[in-house]
Amino acid sequence: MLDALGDPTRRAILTALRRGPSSVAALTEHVPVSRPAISQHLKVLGQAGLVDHEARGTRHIYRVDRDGLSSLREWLDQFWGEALDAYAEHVRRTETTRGRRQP
Amino acid sequence: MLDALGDPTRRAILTALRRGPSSVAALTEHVPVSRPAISQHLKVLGQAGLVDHEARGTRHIYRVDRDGLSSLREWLDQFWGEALDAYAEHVRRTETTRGRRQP
DNA sequence: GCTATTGGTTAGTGGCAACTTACGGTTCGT
DNA sequence: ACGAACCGTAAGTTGCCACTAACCAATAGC
Repeated sequence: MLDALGDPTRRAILTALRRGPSSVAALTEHVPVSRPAISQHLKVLGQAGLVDHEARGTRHIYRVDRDGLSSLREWLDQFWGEALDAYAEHVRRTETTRGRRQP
Repeated sequence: MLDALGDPTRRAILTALRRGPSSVAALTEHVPVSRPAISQHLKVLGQAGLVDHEARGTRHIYRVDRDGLSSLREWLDQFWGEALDAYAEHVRRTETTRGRRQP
């Protein structure tokens, strides 16, 4: 999932999709790469659960998948929480043993 | 910043640092790459504002930078909010013109 | 002062992934 | 039915980045 966000082009695609659902052809006007490249990136983003797509005739409409963003936020919150706890624990241990070192 | 999180090894380093501050040598026991590789990744993570370091004699103690995680969360929240708004707007427009298509 | 430990830097290489070109398939319009 | 539009996939190339090996600097300990 974070691998998908690691590529600047994919972030540009997501940024373009942030303004609302869009077809592949419409995305080419906002992202400076060829259409096949965009298709490949959309495939990666889809496998990562960050975008969803729906066929509308020959048009394929892509949109941001809110569940993907949600789980990304959960991951970040969990990481954030554990890091904070570990840091507090570290501070507590350091404070306890502070007297042993010379001030 | 998200480029820094795109690499699995860097995420492994962050995961190891999540348990508390650590020296470079200690990190090599949790991340299966050579020490120079870890140094390079730590440099990237530092430039991204995700880790902070402090020299303690010859030991260099690295830890997770909470400000970096904070700004990452802000970015995600902003993206999340705009995506939600755009989606709501899209739904509103679609609802308004729904009667034109055949049911 | 000498050696060992710790860690950052450089040079060089290999592999992967992002990109383009070319092609095939499906649907809309006439 | 035929051409056009829209899109995905396959094949091939190129550039970048993650990694290792070798080297250098700084501090701790004797």
